[in-house]
Order: sequence, then C-alpha cells, then structure tokens
Amino acid sequence: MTSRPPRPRERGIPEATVARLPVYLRALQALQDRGTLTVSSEHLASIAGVNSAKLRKDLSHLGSYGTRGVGYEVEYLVYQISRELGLTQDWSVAIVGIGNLGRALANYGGFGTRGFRIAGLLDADPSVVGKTVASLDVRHIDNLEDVVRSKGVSIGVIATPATSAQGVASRFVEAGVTSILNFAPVVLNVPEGVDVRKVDLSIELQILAFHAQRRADGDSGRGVDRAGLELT
Amino acid sequence: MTSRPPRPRERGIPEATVARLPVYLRALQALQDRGTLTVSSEHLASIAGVNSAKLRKDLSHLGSYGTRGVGYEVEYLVYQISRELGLTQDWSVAIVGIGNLGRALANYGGFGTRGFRIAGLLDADPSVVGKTVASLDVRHIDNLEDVVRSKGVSIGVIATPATSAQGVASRFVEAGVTSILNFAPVVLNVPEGVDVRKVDLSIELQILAFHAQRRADGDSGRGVDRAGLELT
DNA sequence: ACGTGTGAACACATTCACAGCT
DNA sequence: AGCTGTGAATGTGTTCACACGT
Repeated sequence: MTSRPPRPRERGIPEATVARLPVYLRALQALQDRGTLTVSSEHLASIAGVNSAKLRKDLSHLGSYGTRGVGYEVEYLVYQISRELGLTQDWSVAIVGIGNLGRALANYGGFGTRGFRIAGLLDADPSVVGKTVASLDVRHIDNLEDVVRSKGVSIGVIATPATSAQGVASRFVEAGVTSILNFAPVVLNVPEGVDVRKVDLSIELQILAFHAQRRADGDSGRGVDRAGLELT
Repeated sequence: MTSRPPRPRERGIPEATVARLPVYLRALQALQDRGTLTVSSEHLASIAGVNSAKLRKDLSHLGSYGTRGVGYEVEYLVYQISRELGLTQDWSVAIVGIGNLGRALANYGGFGTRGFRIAGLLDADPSVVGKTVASLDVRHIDNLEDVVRSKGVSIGVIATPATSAQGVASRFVEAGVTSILNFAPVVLNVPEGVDVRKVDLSIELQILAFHAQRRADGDSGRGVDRAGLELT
C-alpha cells in the first residue's frame, strides 16, 4: 500500500492477455466486495477459470505488481488493470438498432463495470423513434453523425438486422468512430485502423453443435444419458 | 458435380478452424442465393474477411473438396461444412431468462441458419411465466428438467442475471445438457466434458476500450479528429 | 494457365519448472 | 517456506511459396 514500484510496462500486451484482463478484473472486484485484501495467483486463477501460470504470465505483462511469498494486493491490481484497459476514463457509446437486443444492451445495468456511458440510442423505425428506453429517448438514425460528434462517441454498437449493418458501420466510420461492436451476422468492411469486434449467436451455436456432434460420435448411438465425470 | 472423392477426414479439426467454418458457411450461402456455382479461395476469402491461404488451409482439414485450376463448388462445400458442423441434424435449444435478451434470442429469425430448434423458454419471474414469446409460452424454471428430457434439449442458453447463472448451469448439467451458451457475466463452473461458450458484452467493450486507448496514446493529445486511412 | 493443397518457416500462446525475492 | 516472475520447452495458429493436378 505504501511501496509502489512505478513500472511503466514496455508497450505491447499480447491479444490473448488483453482478452482475459476483463475476466481478472471482474474476479478481483468480487474479491474486493467481499473485503479480501490480497490474493495469490492460484486463488485468483481458480476464480477466473484459468491456470495460475497463465495468470502470472498475463499479469507480468503489465508490470511487477505482486509480492513474492505473499500474492497480489487486490485494490492495487484492480486499479492497474482498470488503467491498462482504459477504464479510468469514460467512453461514450452509441447503440443503433433498438429492437429486443438493443433494448437489452441499453438496459444492461451499470454497463459492464464503470467506464462506459450510453450517449445515444438510434433506430430507423418511426414507431420506435421517440420512445424512451433506459431513460434515453430513441432518436432517428439520421442523427447518427450529430450524436457522434456532439456526444464524442468513440464506440459504436450495431444491433440492427444484418442488411442494415454495413451501412451503419460506414456511417460510424465516416463520423470518426474507430471502435465498433457488431451484433449483426455479417462481416463488416471497414478501413484500416478501425477496430471491429463481433458477437454472433449463430456462430456460437454452430461451434457448440460441432463439439456436441463429436462427443456423440464417440458414444454408443445417441442418448447421451449423462456426462458428469467427476475425477480430476 | 459427378466426381465426389469420398474423403473421411482424419479427426481433429483445429479450434481456430472450427470457429471460422460458420463464417465460410454464411458466405457460401450468400453466394448460393445469388446463383454462384463455383468460387475460388481468393474470392470466398475476401467475402469472409480472411486471407486465402488461411481459407485453403482451413478447408483442407475437412478434405480435398476443391478442384485445382477451378475452385470450389459452392453447393457441395455448403453441404460438407454443414455436415462437419453437425447442422444436418436438428439441435434442441432451451433458453432460460426471458428478459430483453432472452426475447431477442427467441425471436432471432431462422435461429441462425437451419439446424436449431427452440424447444422451450423458461423464466423464474411469475409475471413473465405464461406469456407468449416467439409463439412459445414461457414456462416456469421449475420445469427445466422436464423440458430438457421431454424435448431432448442438447444446448442450454443462459440469459439470466449473473446471480442465477451458475444455478441454472448446474441444473442443465444435472439434467444431461453438455453444451451451454452463457450470456451472463460470470465464469461458470461445470464438470469435465461439458462445453461452455460465453458471450460477454462488457468484456468486448473493455477490449475495444483498450485498443482505443492505445490508438489515442499515439495521437496528439485527445481529439481523435478522424482516422480513415485510405491506402493499402 | 490457373488455383488448390501443403510442407516449411515463422509468429503467437501456453505450460513447465525453478531461480530469486520476501 | 511460500509465491511471484520468467526463461525454456512445447503446442497451436498463420503465412509463405510452390509443386501438383486439372
């Protein structure tokens, strides 16, 4: 708590590590809520669902924030990971497509952990425009550029049908948004320098189906009576 | 169209490849809808947003389904990938948690591409139970085991709040479900042999924020006036 | 001539195992 | 004694570049 080795890590955290930092952060916040002050890599790893060597290697990319023989100070590590992920500043998010999914996203309490603020909700459907969702009123898609510029939107969320997604993405990019989260089942075409992440229900189901089929292949005929292996 | 080398690939398709097969499949179906009969790796790759070497390597894991000097027959490849992913059979899906997200999932037209059938919707909230969503009536969570067994559910989708997710997962597992798609922001604990995939909004946003911050670090001070690089 | 299929080179990620600090 | 931090070993994924079949 008093000794803080100022360690400005050397740029370049592996992608795989970045993808796990939010998981560690959530686990640490749960520990913090329970009043835990320090945690070992072994313990934190088990909460986060990874093995401890991986956890230590991941954290080592941020700097040397643990104490040998002791573990990591929870509060300090929460702060370091938050800072690394850019959560110490606020990010404005605009959501386009206020169907069931858009509403679900808008109502997603606390919007993850702090750090994200919903700056606007947009839709093309006149019967949705004007409605209030999550105490914001839904504006017409024509206002996309206005909203992006006036509210300083840096992350665009696309929750439209597949057919509209590319158009929305292009408008986001044109308006200066360089981070896009796409829920529509299409591959988006964006210029170099724009970061797109996708979330795709049907892809996830298909991957599950693939593995389920594999498991069934090995089995007797069908059935899958139970699995529940216990040991190890 | 006449010559079909019966090639029963040798088990063990890399995970990274499996995760891309659904993307190829969707691209191929789009081509099929437009009446395209054959496609080169170069063309298909550009639609799918990957490079052609990767595409060819991926497809080579399924067998030798292309023709040198020509390309791939669209219809045949659609069939082979579908079969590999297990989409030639139907999978029953149960969705637990019929809030905005659950409704969005239930209404997700065609449920991806064919191959998935919604067998049941479940919720704990008495004010939701009994309602009709996507022409199915929502049943009380107490019926989970009944639904799983009577409808032969093999994929469980969890769209509940974080606090209920582990309980639902355990009940799914106990009832014999070995594939779970989890939308709740928690790490699920399941026995060996159960396949869990997670979809997590706040993790995705945090990853985007990390990269956005990186980009901003290099820039002048803040602003991010525009990005839109054009060349290459 | 053309585009697939693939070995070989490279890049990235995970795991092991232990030296070194507390 | 205990637990981090990390080189070295291993495993997985991507890209290159070209031989080979059509």
